[in-house]
Amino acid sequence: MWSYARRVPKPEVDPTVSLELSVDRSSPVPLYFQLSQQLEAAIEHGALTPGSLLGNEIELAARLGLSRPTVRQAIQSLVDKGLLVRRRGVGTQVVHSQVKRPLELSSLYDDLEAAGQRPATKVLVNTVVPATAEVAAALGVAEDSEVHQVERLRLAHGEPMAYLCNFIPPGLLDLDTAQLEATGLYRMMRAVGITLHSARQTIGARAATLAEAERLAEPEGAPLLTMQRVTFDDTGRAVEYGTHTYRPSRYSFEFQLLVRG
Amino acid sequence: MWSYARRVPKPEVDPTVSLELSVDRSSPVPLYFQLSQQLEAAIEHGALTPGSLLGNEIELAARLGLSRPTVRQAIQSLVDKGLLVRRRGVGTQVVHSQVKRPLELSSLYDDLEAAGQRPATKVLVNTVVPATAEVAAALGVAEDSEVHQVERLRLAHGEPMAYLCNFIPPGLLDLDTAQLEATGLYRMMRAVGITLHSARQTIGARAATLAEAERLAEPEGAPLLTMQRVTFDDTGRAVEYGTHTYRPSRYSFEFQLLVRG
DNA sequence: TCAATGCGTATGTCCGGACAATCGAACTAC
DNA sequence: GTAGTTCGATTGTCCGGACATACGCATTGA
Repeated sequence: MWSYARRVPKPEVDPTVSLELSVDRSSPVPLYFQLSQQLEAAIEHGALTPGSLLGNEIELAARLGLSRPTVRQAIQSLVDKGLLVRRRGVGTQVVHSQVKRPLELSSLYDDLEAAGQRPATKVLVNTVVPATAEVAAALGVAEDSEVHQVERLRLAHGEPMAYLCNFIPPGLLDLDTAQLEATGLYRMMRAVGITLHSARQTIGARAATLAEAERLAEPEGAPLLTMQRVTFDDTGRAVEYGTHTYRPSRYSFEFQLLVRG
Repeated sequence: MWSYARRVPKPEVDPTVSLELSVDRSSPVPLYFQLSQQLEAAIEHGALTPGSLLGNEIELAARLGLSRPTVRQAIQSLVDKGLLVRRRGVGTQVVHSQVKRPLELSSLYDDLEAAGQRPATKVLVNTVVPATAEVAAALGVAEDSEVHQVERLRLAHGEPMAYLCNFIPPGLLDLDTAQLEATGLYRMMRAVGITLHSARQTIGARAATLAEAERLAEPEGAPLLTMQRVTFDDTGRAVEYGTHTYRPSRYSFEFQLLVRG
């Protein structure tokens, strides 16, 4: 029963690669981090080819004048990123690429900018409203208490791409309309010292209502991609609740998943 | 400019919680893993309430008769899962809940089963076909080379939920139709020793074609949720390419994201 | 009253070593 | 020739300690 899988992983193991590595002990940057960055750069740059062995940890540590735990910490961080695979009794090898980056807690603004498009934002609504039951539950505030509401239209190349409706608890952020149009909501949060921690997302689809269709320049009933998200900071507070709709012809969610080891 | 965010994180720090913890040194289960599981269970169970401090590592290590690195390894694994947050000079505290589980590389079958629904599968097609350019590129095989094709209909409560079309490289798996109907594709892969490593996914939406609509008992032109996925094992081989369509009224993607620290 | 300073505390980083578990390949025996 | 065994190589786990760094708080000073 094991024969199928056992037979195929051919011993196509590239020889161990010798690499120029060095660390700066006078730098405030942790040694393991310096090492992991150099290794990551070498992988990205192609100096470490997929499948190649990294050489055993003990010798690597000796070569760099580091201890084995430090080297292990560097390697482990890259394993967690999905760039390396460890095999007991064999060694550590570079994963056969295709790995770009795992799914991050990214904003649409960052996504678009990374794709080379300069996103434009049009703020439609920027006001304070009493929280509905749905919003209150998501943000963990009292019903009918005041929350900020922001509605935005995100454009690329002059075409509407997404309609974003967000609710933000009061007192967190100075929601300046000009700033909202110049950057993304997440950046504004990070800029005032909020440490984003996690988010709960739901991605679905539905037919566009008349109002939605008009906003996105689509016909009524057209399929829309929807996303709802509650974002939490590291203290556990909900810092944002959003309901977004995307034009599926212009945008889709693309990401990399890693199995949890 | 920092005032907004700085002022809000009130010192609502719950007192340190004392907990019954113990490890079994005769067990083959690693000590750090025993500890992390107990801590996770305590959080899940409510013994460790959100916001409560975990007590310093040194004392915890002493209390358990473990070394500090071992305790740190246990704690770190829970930090990586998003359950705990470390603060230098403060301590380690339980994240303010809402955290269920991060996005995993899960199959629809597992998702449904976890939701308490007993999924049913109907295999529509189970054959071998020459790879189209699209399939060949995704799986990294030669065009027109033979690949397995499996088309399945996934049902819950007798209603169709999703239509799954998958391509699998030859020689990997024994694609028994009965087995495909009894379990999921990922389980079959794991059962023959394939170690799943990562997947590249794209989630979008579109209007149903006539054929798609009929298969899913939807009207033509109805919005569908779509997902394409290429899955890789730890040797970097592509082991599966799939094109799935879901009924958005019956299924949506729901998951938790963590920021990469 | 408010800002600057110092101190205790907890995590962050790093070291050097030890033994166990596992994989692959060479070797041996049948 | 084939199956089983042994053995070297490499990572996995764990220990005990040391010093650095950052945060919160109390104290001090203007």
